[in-house]
Amino acid sequence: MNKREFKDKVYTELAKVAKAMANPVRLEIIDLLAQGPFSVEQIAHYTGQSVANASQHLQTLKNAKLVQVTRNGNFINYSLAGENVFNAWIGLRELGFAYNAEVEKVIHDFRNGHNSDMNAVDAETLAEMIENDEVVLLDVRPEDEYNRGHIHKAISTPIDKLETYLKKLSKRKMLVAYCRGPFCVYADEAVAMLKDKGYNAVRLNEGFPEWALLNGYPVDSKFS
Amino acid sequence: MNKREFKDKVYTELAKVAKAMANPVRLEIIDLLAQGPFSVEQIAHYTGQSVANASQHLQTLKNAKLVQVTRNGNFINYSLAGENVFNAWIGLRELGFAYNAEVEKVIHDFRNGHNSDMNAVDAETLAEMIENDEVVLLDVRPEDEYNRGHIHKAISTPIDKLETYLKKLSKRKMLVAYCRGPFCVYADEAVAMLKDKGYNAVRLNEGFPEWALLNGYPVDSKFS
DNA sequence: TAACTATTCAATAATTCTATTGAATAGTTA
DNA sequence: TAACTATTCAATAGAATTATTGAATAGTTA
Repeated sequence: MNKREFKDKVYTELAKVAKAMANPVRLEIIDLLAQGPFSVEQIAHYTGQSVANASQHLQTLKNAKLVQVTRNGNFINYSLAGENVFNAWIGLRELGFAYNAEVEKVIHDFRNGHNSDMNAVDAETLAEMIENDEVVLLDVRPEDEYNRGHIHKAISTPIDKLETYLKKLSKRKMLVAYCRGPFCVYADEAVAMLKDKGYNAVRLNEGFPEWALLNGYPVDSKFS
Repeated sequence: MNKREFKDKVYTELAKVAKAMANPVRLEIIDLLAQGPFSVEQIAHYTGQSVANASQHLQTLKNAKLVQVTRNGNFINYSLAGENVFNAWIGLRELGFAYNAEVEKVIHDFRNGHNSDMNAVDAETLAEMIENDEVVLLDVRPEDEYNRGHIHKAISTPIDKLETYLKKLSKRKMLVAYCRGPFCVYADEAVAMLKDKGYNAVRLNEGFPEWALLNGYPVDSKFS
């Protein structure tokens, strides 16, 4: 094997990994699987795809070793192959944020539409607020995602049942809602609704996996 | 804009960035540009592409905002758009290393062919060796890359002129060669040649940009 | 074993990507 | 201004990718 053949092989192999990430549906799947394992049907549902199409994309991700498979009864569950997959996804996401004005613009426009653009708090600030007991932290993801792991001291208030929790929340305390990540809109919806009802609410600008894996802040988890 | 439209737009924009990286030639270009700016002709030469083809790939990278352009006389120089591009590339590379056995195998096989598989040292170890003055550090990249920036205390011994430097090197000291990165083979060639002539030589398992940007170890640079 | 269920496969047409070739362009030097 | 040079553009054919549809499969439950 000469120099050129060697380089061709190495970069071709790495390009295969990049190709597996080079599709919007698959990126959304990766972002979703950062929460934990999901069945094909769940993945199809959350990403708005047909089951066959979701399955096809999952095969692509599996072949590139980005996801792994476990069986649970009738269901096949997919999850990220490891922390490096999340890291690569974050690297890509940060790159998109930094140099592609289009990405920021879309987010900005969307949040403006929800009157929540200025209502985001970063992880560091939130950590301080928790420390000082200044905040009630709301995990607005579906309950089973909360059960797998959540930010320490957060309470589960899934977005579609949030209204039933309202009476337990104080209008004097600051409420911080978080969900799956910066592109997850449950938190935006929660903030919009809470403010509408007269509560003090902001969202965390990222989500659970960033809190846990990037920042290493405390979590409550089944596994710890 | 509803939820689904918002997500589609965000993930589609990020997929564009991933698509720009999803090609072996473009990954090799990114890896090369991590050394600093190069002209189209140089890029074509180092990657073994036609000028027209290299230019086309550079347009793709430019449209995705991964590279930027400066003009210098008759030449147009391309360089990475920023540190986030390097970070994303490293994220991808580490992912390939970790889960894609094929990548490791190719590297292993190639280095075995050069009898140098076991002759690599990592950055931390090298930093200690430098500290203790146990080592002579050889930058075997082309001289102009050395001039742009190199590891502190390294001397320039470009691979194609390495033989002329031999008489100045001691057989009693350990020699460590480095080049552009883990896939750069100049360092392997240097180690093979040096050992053949009876010197003690190993390569650094990564290259200059990793040393400088990832590990933050000391460098000598035009700009610092 | 039979029925059932979640998932995968296969075929297809539309779209996108890629390397090659040779011509066109923009900027520099004389 | 004219000649020159580095780079880009345009056209093309072959290859790869994608969503859709409906059928096939493997594993589970009764």
